[in-house]
Amino acid sequence: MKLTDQKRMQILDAAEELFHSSGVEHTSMDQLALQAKVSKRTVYNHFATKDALFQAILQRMFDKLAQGGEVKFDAAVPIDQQLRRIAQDEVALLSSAAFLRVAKIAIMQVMQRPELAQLMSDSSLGCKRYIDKFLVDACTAGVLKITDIPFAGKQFIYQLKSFVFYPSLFGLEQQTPAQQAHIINEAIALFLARYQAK
Amino acid sequence: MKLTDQKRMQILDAAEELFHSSGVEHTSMDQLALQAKVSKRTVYNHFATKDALFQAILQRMFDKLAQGGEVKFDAAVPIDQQLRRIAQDEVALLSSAAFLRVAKIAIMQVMQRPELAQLMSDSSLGCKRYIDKFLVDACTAGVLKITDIPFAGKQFIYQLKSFVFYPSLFGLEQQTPAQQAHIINEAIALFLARYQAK
DNA sequence: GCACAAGTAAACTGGTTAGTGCAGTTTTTT
DNA sequence: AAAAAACTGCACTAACCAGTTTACTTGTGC
Repeated sequence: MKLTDQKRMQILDAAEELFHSSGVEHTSMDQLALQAKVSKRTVYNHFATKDALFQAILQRMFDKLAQGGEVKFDAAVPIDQQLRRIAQDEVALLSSAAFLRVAKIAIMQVMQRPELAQLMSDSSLGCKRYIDKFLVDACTAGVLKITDIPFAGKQFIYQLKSFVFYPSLFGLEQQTPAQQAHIINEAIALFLARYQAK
Repeated sequence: MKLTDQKRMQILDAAEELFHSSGVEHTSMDQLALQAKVSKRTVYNHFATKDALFQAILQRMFDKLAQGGEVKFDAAVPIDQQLRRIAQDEVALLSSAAFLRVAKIAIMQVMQRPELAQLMSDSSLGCKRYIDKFLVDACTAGVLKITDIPFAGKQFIYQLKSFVFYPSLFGLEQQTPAQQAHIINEAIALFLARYQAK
């Protein structure tokens, strides 16, 4: 690998680490250069400003997370099993270190500079990408009975987010895999109690 | 009112305003004194350090919010009506400007300095104070059937928080009263579908 | 009305930080 | 091997900011 790409990666890695642990504001470019084992001047040769570096970090982290499988509705499989697949994928994402990092950095910035807010709502990660389609298909097949599908989808996702994502984000607690399984089971039970076609 | 109390209030009001709109870090003590129409020295006569001022702000805001009625279970009233009362109170709190302010300021600080995390989990506001007791009573009366009561209480509150609180916190959208009513109705429908005793 | 508590403006201290300029070294390309 | 591109270390600027000092004025209680 070329030296210059190597250095660029060192800078991005260091920035990801420091922005996450200390916050963007509290990370000085001198610290950053030190951690990246690169001269400060080199940092500025790659990124014109601190803000440009910040943008590049967000972009790189989003790209890392953008991949991820889609669960397609299959009438031959019990609905609770399919929902469990979706929920398990989502919980794995929401509790992954990579996702928590980008979320923390992004949310801190958004709260400080509200003009960046749509940055967050625009970005579609995880099951948010396909859950509406899944629910439509399940309704069409007569397995579920939902009047407001986007709303019901949010209800399902928000269950997972509330129990798994926000507590981790605010540094309150992490869940054990057993707790995660319980959260998933209860979210599905709640959802099916309301929306399963009888 | 004595001049000194007047000045103190001006300082706290200015700090609340600026800490909210610009963040604690981005608010300088010079700006703050200007906005409060008070000399900078006077700020320091009332509050030894910026951090002391920040603590005082949080305390004042919490005190403002601490009051709020408790809904007690009443076997003579339909359960959905009672849950609606609880949800309405909670949504009113979660979407109030006062609550959003203190939450935003507190959360920004917590995310920057994770050692303050228990500050948030300790503080019990809104229906979190009494919902467990309410659910226990409802189960005892045979109206609801819940195995894990604290978990179920969280499921209910989290519905409201997810739809009302977080979107406002991140500056994404505000709900109209009609939308709020819809959110409340659906949260209750979801909850009762799962937990109402048959 | 006097004494003291509180407020004021402005300059200052000491520290931090984003970003630049430069002279010299190493790596890559041709 | 020579030219170009990238990296390095270090000193520098210009700005910002928490908190202090000083010399002075205004409000309050007795």
